[in-house]
Amino acid sequence: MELDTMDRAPERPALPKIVKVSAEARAIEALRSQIITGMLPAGARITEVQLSGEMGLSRATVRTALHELQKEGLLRLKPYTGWTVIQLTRQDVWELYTLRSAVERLASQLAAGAPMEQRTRIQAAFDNLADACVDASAARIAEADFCFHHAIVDAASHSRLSAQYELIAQQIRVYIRSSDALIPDPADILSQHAPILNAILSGDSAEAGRLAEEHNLVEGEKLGQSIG
Amino acid sequence: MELDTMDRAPERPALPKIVKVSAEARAIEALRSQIITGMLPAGARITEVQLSGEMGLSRATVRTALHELQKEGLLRLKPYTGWTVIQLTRQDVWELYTLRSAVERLASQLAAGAPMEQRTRIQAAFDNLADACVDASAARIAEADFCFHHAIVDAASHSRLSAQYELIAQQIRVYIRSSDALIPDPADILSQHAPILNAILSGDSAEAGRLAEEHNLVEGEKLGQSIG
DNA sequence: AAATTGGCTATTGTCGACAATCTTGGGTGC
DNA sequence: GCACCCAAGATTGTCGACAATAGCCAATTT
Repeated sequence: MELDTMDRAPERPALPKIVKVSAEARAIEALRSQIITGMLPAGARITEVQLSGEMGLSRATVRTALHELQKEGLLRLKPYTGWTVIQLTRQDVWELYTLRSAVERLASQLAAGAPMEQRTRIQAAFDNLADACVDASAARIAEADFCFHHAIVDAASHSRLSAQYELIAQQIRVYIRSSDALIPDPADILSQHAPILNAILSGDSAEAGRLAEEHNLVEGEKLGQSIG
Repeated sequence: MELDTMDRAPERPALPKIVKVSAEARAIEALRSQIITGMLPAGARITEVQLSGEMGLSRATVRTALHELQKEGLLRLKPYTGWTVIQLTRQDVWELYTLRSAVERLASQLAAGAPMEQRTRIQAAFDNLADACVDASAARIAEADFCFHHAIVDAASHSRLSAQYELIAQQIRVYIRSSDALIPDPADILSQHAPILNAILSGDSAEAGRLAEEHNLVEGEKLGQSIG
């Protein structure tokens, strides 16, 4: 009996899995983050040599990261000259918002048909947005706004749609950071988003899509006006 | 007089400009072409070492190309193991066609509002498709079909939409090459596409979008059934 | 017989160095 | 003063070599 007890080690929690991430992937992430948060502002020039020194990585590794972000639309390469963070024209803004409206229309349609469990998450994101609109900073409201849209896109359970939406959203964030776009009135935000939520929750796919599309086109039009 | 005549060399046509294309870009193009045409079939394994030898390029150059095509959705990377040409599941096909329907809906709406000059090109592409349906091979019909869709997308004058559409189309082509999808009856092809053309030519933006969306969803449903 | 371990090979990941190209500033000629 | 040219420096493009990792197979252990 005693031997049996002594032989059994006490239960302990499993160690967390160590997720392996290549230096390339980490460089991509770090760079993307700096671009999206505006630390690397629109129009900023970047060189592989500079980043290589800064990040303690070989230029080849940095180069891979830069090429990936170029593919995501966040950077522009001038061969043999350098890299630049994107600067968006009015045409670019129009393109981003029309494309986003198309994609988000689809996402909203799919979300309206999603299991209730997924739709509940959209409700939670809306509640979070509503809370933020009461007394939070503009930055927090903007973040909650993005989260609401992402909740819809996630509920669509469509990986390519999510990926595409993310690429569009990234570019829009770069633009917003570089523009003097006015932050919408919190009351407006809620009145714009509530109908979309309601259509999704009630399973009205066509209405959800129509409202989402319209919302994006209207917002895009407003944003486009803020280019000097 | 004679001296003047002798001094003037005869007029000759200007030499064409030499467009500088990096080895990386050429590798990307060559690889993409092999994937889309099926020479590198769905599921095929590729290694950097093999391609480097084949193409007479450094592995780093090839690697850049492979990473770009991964970003385009044509290749998958297994770290430290190898690259694979995509193989699409029914879910993938669904995703591609729903996304394509959303994008092409937008393209058709914009094309319906485009200058007549642009719309005329869509008419020309349709005529070409109609000619092909009379007596051409299945491959030529498929090509003319793609050209018709591309003419609509081009008429939208929306660079991001065109780029996105191209990425989707590429993946669909890889899938079609790997599937036993039946080639639609030529008469069906024309009856499906003519209403879209007519809506665009008559400037009916909403109808063009509706028809384009529906056409893509119906075709996507059919294609998805052909997965064994 | 099934599970584990270890070694080898093949592959990608990353490195630093050489090659190709672009930009800029200074000098020259008109 | 303006236009053109050229060289030098800065940058990306490409190379081959070393480092890290995954997969496979044979040997060993249970």
